[in-house]
Amino acid sequence: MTNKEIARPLKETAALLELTGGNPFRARAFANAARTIERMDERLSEQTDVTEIQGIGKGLASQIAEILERGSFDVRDDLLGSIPPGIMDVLKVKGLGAKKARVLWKSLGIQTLDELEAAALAGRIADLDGFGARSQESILENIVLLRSYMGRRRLADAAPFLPYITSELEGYTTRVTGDARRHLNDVERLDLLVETDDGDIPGRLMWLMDAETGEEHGLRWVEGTIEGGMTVRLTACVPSDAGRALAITTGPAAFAEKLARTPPSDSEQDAFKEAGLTWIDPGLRDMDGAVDRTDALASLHLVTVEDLHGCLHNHSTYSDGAHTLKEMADACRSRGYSYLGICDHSQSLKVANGMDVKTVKRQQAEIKALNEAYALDGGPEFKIFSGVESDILNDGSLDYEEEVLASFDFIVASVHTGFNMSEAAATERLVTAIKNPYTSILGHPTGRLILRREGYPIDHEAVLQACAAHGVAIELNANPWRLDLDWTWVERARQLGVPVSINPDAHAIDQIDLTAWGVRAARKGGLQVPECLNALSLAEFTAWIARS
DNA sequence: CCTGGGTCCAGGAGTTGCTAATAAGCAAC
Repeated sequence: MTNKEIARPLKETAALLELTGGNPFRARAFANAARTIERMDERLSEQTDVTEIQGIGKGLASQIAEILERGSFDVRDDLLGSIPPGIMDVLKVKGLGAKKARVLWKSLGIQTLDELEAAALAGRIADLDGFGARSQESILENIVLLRSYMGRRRLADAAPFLPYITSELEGYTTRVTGDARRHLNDVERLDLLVETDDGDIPGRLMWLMDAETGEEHGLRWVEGTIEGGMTVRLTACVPSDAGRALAITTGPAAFAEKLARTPPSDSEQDAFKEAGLTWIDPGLRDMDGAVDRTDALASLHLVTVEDLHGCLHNHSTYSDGAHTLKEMADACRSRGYSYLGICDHSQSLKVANGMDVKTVKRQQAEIKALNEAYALDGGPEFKIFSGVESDILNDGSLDYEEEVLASFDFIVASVHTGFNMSEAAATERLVTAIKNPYTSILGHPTGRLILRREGYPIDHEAVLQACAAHGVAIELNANPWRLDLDWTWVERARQLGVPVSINPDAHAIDQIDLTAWGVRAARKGGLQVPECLNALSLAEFTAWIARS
């Protein structure tokens, strides 16, 4: 069980206590403990003496033990049982926290998302204390968004179900197909192709809950849910047609329709040939007009994790990271990278312990000392670059005086505040930051969180044009919650010659490996090795940041 | 619920700014 999974029920309990009008300090204690556990570098287990952690005493210790044992604890279960279940959905509406949800519940009896919507539509919310016409309107807007997220999962949250599904299908040859094989950002269900003797669905495959069957392109499927609420579709095929069936079920529709008209084949490559297409990487099949240009797409030399030499945009204990600078650097080096860009938060972002100028100097001194040690220790070539994730302030300026900005090797500029700007204002803000001569990389360009937050609206074309004009790279933030720049804009970045930097934005050692999600997204947009900033060698990257 | 001194109970809250309200809740990593 990860620390995050332990923290979740604690966090939820804090909200439940607020919602039910419990002692606010008690709620705060749960929230504090959750945050502390989330931020710890050491993973909690039954053996950990959690009472040694500041903010966790006897009570929380026994509750954490309960979570480790069964994923929940009595206090949480009792609280959950004491409220109408739909209120947890109301809490997910952006702009509504426990306090406001409680007011809605107690004064208007709102217990579900539907009731909330009805009350807002009837104009009954605007009159409540603490609410107004604007918040009533924003509730309606955010319900629409929330509904569009429901039933979907970020790919990284869906993928962990795969080992369980394949273990249930032991004895069958199975392959992941569908949206997950094409590496979409988020999926509604997981698709697997299962080879069976006769192409029919044997009874063994009917273990899915609420199973329904059907047929598509002549292939029979069974669809249902598994524990955890994940929707799964198993499509059956005979082994001699497995290649064609894989191509059809992988999709998208334009490919499926063409491939469905080809004769059976056990090879996906051959099936493509029969359809008059050249085989391409599944991720590429969503690109604009992909089905009409498979020849060109097949010739792309897509970037892989192994092509990356640098790991840029990472955090350490100098701001809100869990591991020290040296721990992060050693972890990067042991993964075979030859350079690390450390980019802790800048001074304005207090919530992430952003670095004041003194801290910056201290970090730069440590970087210098570590680099000297790395140069002498006889190990593989390795260098730490002194960077910063500078906040882009409201007016588009960076977060330090010029002399401090000049002291960094490179700068990732990102927006973390004021997400409610108009598209014109947000674009202008980014373009101003891009024009700043100290900006090297534009970080997570829209600020979106997949299935959670839309981010600020931007004119991608104008932003990419500005990057091209000012020699600024654009980040493809590899965190599976972000994947921002979205893959749909990678091709335009390539056309304009804007380097794409695949950055894990790691706040702990194991998050360095999130890079793989970014690489999948980059490949989906056709990114090739020379077009990827951190595929540059150490010498090339050194030259890149030194360019005028 | 935790901490800390009063060893049972008082007093407590990662910070700051925005939003949309007219005081306080929410969101940013």
